[in-house]
Amino acid sequence: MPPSTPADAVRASSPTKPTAGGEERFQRSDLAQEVAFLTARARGRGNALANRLLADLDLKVRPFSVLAMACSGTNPSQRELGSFLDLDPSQVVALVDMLETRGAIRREADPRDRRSKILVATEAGHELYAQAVQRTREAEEQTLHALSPAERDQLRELLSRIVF
Amino acid sequence: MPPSTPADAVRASSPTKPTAGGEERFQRSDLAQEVAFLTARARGRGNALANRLLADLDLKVRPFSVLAMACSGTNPSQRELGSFLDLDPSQVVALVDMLETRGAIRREADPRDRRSKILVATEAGHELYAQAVQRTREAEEQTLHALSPAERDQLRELLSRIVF
DNA sequence: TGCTAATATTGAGAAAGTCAATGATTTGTC
DNA sequence: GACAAATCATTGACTTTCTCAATATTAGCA
Repeated sequence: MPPSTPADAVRASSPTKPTAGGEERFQRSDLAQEVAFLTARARGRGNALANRLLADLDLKVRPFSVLAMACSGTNPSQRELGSFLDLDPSQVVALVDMLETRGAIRREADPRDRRSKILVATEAGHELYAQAVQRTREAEEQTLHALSPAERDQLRELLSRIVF
Repeated sequence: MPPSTPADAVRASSPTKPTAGGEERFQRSDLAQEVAFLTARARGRGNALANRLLADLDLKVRPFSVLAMACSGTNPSQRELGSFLDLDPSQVVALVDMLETRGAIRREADPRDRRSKILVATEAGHELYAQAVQRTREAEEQTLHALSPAERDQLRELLSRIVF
């Protein structure tokens, strides 16, 4: 995927020529110190990159996440998946429908509760996931290129503690 | 604001009663180790919380961010603001229109380029921002309550390095 | 048994993101 | 200095995503 805006294109194409002053000017603003701002930016750019790399598999990160859960061996119900991924139940059915139509996952009966349906990956789903994981690993590699391995672990650990 | 989904309500209301098994079951999944997943979750929940706390000012985090930039003293043009906040130019005009109608910011002529317009906060805008910052500080406090001050700085620093 | 709550699903409507076209203006080149 | 190409803000169309309420089925409970 090409840079999303002309402005991005400018900045991406010539790091040596700060875009009419560059954005370093804003890095000291109060906003730029807020963790909320930093996480928003990180997720926005990480998402865009991952979507680009997943495009040749006809996947985006949202369906990829659902597939990953179905491949995890944890047998989540749709509602468990929904709360884990912060998705509305109606979004879950849309995503599951798509992946099921594609033959990547299956809805199975929950033996403990006939209202709920459990998600499992098919053979093809596991293969698709294997392909997709390579892409997302590459995306993470690029996203975190400025950090050492130890720092990456540290970041993971800190983020885990604030979201769980 | 009440919890956004019935599932959230369940989890939020009784941390002692893990929702039919709880989500700890999924915390060891591959997905939960991905920084992309963690940042998405962090930004999603942080955003929701901040929006809740800003609601009484009739603000959301997006317009708040624009206001913050206008109050920063850096006099950004609309396009600079757009690339800093990862917003499409058309989204910028909508946000700026709204805040200008509200009397919080003004578009001023750019002496160096008559095509571009510079954003500055009005008196009322600065007052609104002062109110809003209290809310977002509180949101950050709640979001990061599990981290020590040193760890919060560390998180900020690591995130800064991956997004700038 | 009957009452309340939870699950998946549908569908409507609002919000957010994407993209192309345009007028005014600037920049680069001859 | 003139001309072509690029940039900025803006508009409008369009798609995707989010949010909510309503519903049928099933569980759990008194």
